Amino acid sequence: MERIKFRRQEANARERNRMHGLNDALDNLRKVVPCYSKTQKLSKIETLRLAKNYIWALSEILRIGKRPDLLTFVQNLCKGLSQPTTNLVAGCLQLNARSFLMGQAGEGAHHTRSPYSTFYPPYHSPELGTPPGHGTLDNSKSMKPYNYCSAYESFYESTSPECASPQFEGPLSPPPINYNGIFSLKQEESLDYGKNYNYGMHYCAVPPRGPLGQSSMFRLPTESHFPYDLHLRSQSLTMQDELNAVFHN
DNA sequence: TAGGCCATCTGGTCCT
DNA sequence: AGGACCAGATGGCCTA
Repeated sequence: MERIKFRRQEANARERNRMHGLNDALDNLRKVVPCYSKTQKLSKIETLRLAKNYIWALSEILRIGKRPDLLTFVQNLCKGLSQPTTNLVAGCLQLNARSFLMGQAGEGAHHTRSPYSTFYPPYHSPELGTPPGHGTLDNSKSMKPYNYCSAYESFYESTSPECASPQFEGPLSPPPINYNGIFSLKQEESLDYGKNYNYGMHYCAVPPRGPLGQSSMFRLPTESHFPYDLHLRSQSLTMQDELNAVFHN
């Protein structure tokens, strides 16, 4: 009996170590998928789903050879994910949107492209350069070996986890897109996850804060005396026009 | 309070 | 025989 008990304890210890190893591997995976956060960890199942979607989305970019629009990319990332995880992904993008705007404003730059175009991997990263043909790849000339770090940096405006992990430390934020009070991403039905999650996502409008007014998708801190109201408003409207085509079709 | 997530224990199965 | 792997059971913690 003593021997059986001892062997059971040994087996339990090995099983614990094995599960710890599995969890360590999952933690490493969390660091290389979008929206890594030490404070708001993705669950195991959501980590795997997001990783699968992320791999698939990046593979599609490589296969097609041109960047998708942001909504398509986000939709692909969020397929089958729970609403909280989708909110987290959206929250990450919101932070990037804000930093993007601040950066643009700081430079006083004018640009014609949509503000959210900076989120796309990897074709306009400084390392890879912008390919000719407005985002389409000329494989014979400019296609470089896919650089994971560059793609990650381009998309998240930070270094990749292999270099230094981007972090989204804040609490769950509302999604970046508040459109007429409701933001809805239509998700495809999935046999894998269909039983577990409600795919429809309905985000409540966030009371307007800061200088951007009711229709703005970008929320800035109220204490921010942001001097580029008109410029941002036009950017915001440009994006709204693009969103209009999607959500009001 | 219900449901989701997690860690741990446990017994079964497979492999070396 | 012993270790790795797996899945079910259980209880704790947290949140809506």
